[in-house]
Amino acid sequence: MSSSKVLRTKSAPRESYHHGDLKAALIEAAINLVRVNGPDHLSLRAVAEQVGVSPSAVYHYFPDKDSLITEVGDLLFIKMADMQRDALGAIPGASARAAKQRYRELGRTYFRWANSEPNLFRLMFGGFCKVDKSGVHEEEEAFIALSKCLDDLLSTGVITPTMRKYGELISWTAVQGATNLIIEGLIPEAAFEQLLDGLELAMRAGTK
Amino acid sequence: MSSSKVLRTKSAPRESYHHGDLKAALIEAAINLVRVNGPDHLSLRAVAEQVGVSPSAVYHYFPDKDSLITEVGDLLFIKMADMQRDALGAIPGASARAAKQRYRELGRTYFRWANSEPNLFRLMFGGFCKVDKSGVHEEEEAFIALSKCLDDLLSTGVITPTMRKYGELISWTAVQGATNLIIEGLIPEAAFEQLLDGLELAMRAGTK
DNA sequence: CAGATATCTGAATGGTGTTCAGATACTAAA
DNA sequence: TTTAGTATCTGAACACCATTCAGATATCTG
Repeated sequence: MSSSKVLRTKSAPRESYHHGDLKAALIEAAINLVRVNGPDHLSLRAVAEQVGVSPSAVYHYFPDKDSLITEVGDLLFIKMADMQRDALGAIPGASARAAKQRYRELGRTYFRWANSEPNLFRLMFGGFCKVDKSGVHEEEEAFIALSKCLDDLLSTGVITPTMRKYGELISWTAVQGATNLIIEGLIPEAAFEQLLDGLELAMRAGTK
Repeated sequence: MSSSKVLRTKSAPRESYHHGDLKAALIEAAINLVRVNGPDHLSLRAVAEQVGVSPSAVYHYFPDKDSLITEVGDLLFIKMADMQRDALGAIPGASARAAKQRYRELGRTYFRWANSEPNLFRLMFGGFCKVDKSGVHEEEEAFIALSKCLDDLLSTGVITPTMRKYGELISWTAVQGATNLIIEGLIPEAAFEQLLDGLELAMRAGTK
């Protein structure tokens, strides 16, 4: 795919004057550079050079650097939702066992990806990309998946109606926080599985 | 205290050639600038200008910009620990009611500060400052405070021994995640109190 | 084929982190 | 008190950065 030395590697000069799909290419190049160098330290010029285009060409598709970063974030949110959908699809069945597995795998998918690409996670949740609050978010799809997961856990008797109400909030925030803290080296990586154990227990609180 | 237009305001020229405590002054100026402009967008030259010193003077105290940011982060972690200690100290008593109040106030203190200074929170947990993993951290003090809080909740029968084991992990990660998500505008601010309710219920799971 | 338009370039502006030789002020020894 | 030494800070320089804009180039439209 891409060279291992992503930092400052000129691509082969393109054959035609017009690029074809420069915008998408710029976003992809930006993702690669952020992955290596972090969301701060992203250089517009480096992105342009990676694609083989002059720095000013970028401004034909993005008003400024922040806009490029924001669009990168949008794409990453979509990618994440796709991954979670795939993860859920791989575990069919209506049993309590399957529901539990889906719940844990949902969190694991989130964490594993973030932990393997910490700089992309930082871009998404570090205040770099302004999230648009209007209209339907791709992020809500992941939320719906989690809700469905919790519904299954409730109907199979794994969790209580009492805790069902807090299911999305506790699960999402805890997984988000654990991922953040592990990535920044504040708690050990093994804490994540422990957290899933704790969450599963926690969801049994209250009247059955 | 400080001018409202922190962005690029030259300080009064100092009387003596030597500053006195330049290092501390630089860190404080950096905090102010990060607060306003965000951890990315921090300019070394702006920090120096704020203090009234030439850009190169900074390199007498910090090898590079990242080192300055890291020391800023260290200071912020200490400040946060101080705030939490104060918050706990303000609620004495061994009753279940007091213990519950302490638990909630611990989370609230964390969140309120972060929510009032989102850019400082981003600096601390956004991968800007490299946390030193050797030796005793100031961050552990907050952890110990949380542990003590949970011990009180256990001894007053508010939470179960089952959940006590996961108390620090679930509480910390959930509060961290909620703070992060609220600051980035992904969930509403009101979700935090709701989360505290949920956590309190969750901690009652298992055998008494 | 010609004009219009979308796309990209080159150069310039002002800002940035970082380095380093040297100027300045304080400190300690004579 | 004078002088040598040292810590501290400055100024100029370098390479890189985001951003702007006039203009060159290729593609599309009539």
